[in-house]
Amino acid sequence: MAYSKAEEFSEQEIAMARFAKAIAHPARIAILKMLARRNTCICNDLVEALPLAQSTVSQHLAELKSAGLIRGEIDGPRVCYCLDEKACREARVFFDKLFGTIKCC
Amino acid sequence: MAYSKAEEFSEQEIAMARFAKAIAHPARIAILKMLARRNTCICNDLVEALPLAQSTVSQHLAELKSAGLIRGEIDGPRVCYCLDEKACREARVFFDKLFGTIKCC
DNA sequence: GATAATTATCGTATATTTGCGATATAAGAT
DNA sequence: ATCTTATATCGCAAATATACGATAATTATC
Repeated sequence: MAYSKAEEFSEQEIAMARFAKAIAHPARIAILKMLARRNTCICNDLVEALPLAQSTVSQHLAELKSAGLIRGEIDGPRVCYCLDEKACREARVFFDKLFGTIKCC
Repeated sequence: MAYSKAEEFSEQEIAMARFAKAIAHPARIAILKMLARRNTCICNDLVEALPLAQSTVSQHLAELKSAGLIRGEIDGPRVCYCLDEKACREARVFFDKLFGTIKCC
């Protein structure tokens, strides 16, 4: 968030911006969609499904993880990712609240 | 979206990432919240309410506008901003769909 | 017509994001 | 022990984002 003054805003605004930033890229949305579709976790499948290098996908996964939206569990030589139910619900509530009461001039 | 490969993703993913990016900053969330609270539009009030320079607020407003989430109407020497109902509803549907069906492993 | 108020834009500095290849790390298979 | 596979991390280059002050542009007001 380049040179940002995030400290000056409310906790809620900062938390919400963090979630939004995490999903502010088509690749990360594609990842979340794939994880939502299958309840069983995947891993290398994501790399094959996305038009990006392995290292880039790994970076996107790390960002989603650091935002708390997904979790990764080591399973032998691979890693299984899945949505973090609690965080996703929290994000949904945030967005609902923001866009829920719309009144235009 | 720095050096991005956005073209390779679906229209829906790109559109959703655009909305997410627009709200991926505490200041822009604060702006949307203020606009949602009052159905009458505001303008210079935003500058006074935010801990940012006038030019910076103007930039944030331009970003929200280019994402389609708000509209600005010139009213004499000032500009009144308000939420774009249609776009906000669309954004809400996107987020609901993404986080609606959560199944964890 | 000059002045004040409001907003947008320009220029610039700094930080972050995105992407990739190369390399490290870890675990299973031969 | 070596090789293969899967994943993460490092280092780099290029593009964006954030913020500000200075300045333009617009409109009321005097």
